[in-house]
Amino acid sequence: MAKSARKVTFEKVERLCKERNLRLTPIRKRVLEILLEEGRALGAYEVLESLRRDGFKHQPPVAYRALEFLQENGFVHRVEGKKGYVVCTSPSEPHGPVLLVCDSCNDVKELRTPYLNEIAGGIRSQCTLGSASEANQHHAGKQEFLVSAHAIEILGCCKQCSEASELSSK
Amino acid sequence: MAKSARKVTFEKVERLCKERNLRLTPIRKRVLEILLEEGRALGAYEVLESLRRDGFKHQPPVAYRALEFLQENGFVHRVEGKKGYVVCTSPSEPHGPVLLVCDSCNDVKELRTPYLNEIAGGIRSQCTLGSASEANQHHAGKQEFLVSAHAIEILGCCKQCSEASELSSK
DNA sequence: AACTGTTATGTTATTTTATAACAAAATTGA
DNA sequence: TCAATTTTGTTATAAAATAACATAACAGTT
Repeated sequence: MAKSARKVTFEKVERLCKERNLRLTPIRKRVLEILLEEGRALGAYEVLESLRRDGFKHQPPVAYRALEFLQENGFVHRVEGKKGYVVCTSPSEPHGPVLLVCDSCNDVKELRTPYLNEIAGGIRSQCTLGSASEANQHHAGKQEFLVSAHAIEILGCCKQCSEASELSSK
Repeated sequence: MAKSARKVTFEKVERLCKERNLRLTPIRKRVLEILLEEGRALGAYEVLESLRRDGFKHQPPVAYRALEFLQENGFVHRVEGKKGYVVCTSPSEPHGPVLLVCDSCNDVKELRTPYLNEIAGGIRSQCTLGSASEANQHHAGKQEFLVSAHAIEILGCCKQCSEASELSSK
């Protein structure tokens, strides 16, 4: 991710935290920075190492708690297939992610929201579902499954890695 | 899953293994049975416990290797969000899964193939991609990402659990 | 049947990922 | 300033996954 884009994202999260009265503490801020700087899916222990390089002797729960905060508030997505975390590219609108995950470099691209809604809508109609908030409300007989979240991860090879392997095979 | 459906699935896998010259050894067969009997996402260590209940003192790699075999050959799907495994309901056609995962009971329903193709096709066109097999071939400039697999997991609450919580709240 | 390369299993030990539990500190609101 | 809440520090442990290597079983060939 380009440096300017990082700055924009960072400031957007700061703004959203103010608006929502969330405490973007130094550790949480730093973890967000670390993820932004790296631009790919990072494991909790990789984040922890970065935190430690700042000179403190943080323990695992410190990293996990910061990541949990960022995830719960929609600022980062969990990348299940990589046991990692990546910064969300549209944190202002809550959504389940659709991620393109490169198997060779762990780079992650997030698909934009309109397409996401299309997929989610399709799934929703297919599953004959209510909304998440209806989960504990009256439950019509025809509904089979109440969706609360989704994780969509597309695995493959990003452009950079494709080109790199193409070059090396020449 | 109903008993008869389990039997059908089991025999289908046996047949596919014969056709493809795959060795469905006793351990692999037993792991498949365990997953079929349970009908929900099971972790590797849960599978291992079941194996041990058969009287042998198996070690973790035994379970992991059997699960790896079954997964590689498309007989089970990994459920990333649950760190578990579940039997595939259409093992004869290779595909990335679309799973409905119940958060409260770990029950998993797999969506049928036609819909899956629709989703996959949409993603594919959206991402401007080639097929997995092209990954190491000539790489046209417009392609941004080469898809090799996907994991689609829809989280929520299954009908049984919804009804149960509705009853208990009365 | 005996030989040989390959595949699968048995087993020990470790690594990696994640969380429980509780004390101390910082922050918020009254 | 006090009390309640939230966040951080820290120790310890749990849970999930794999590395590495020895042994055994199997498949194909002679």
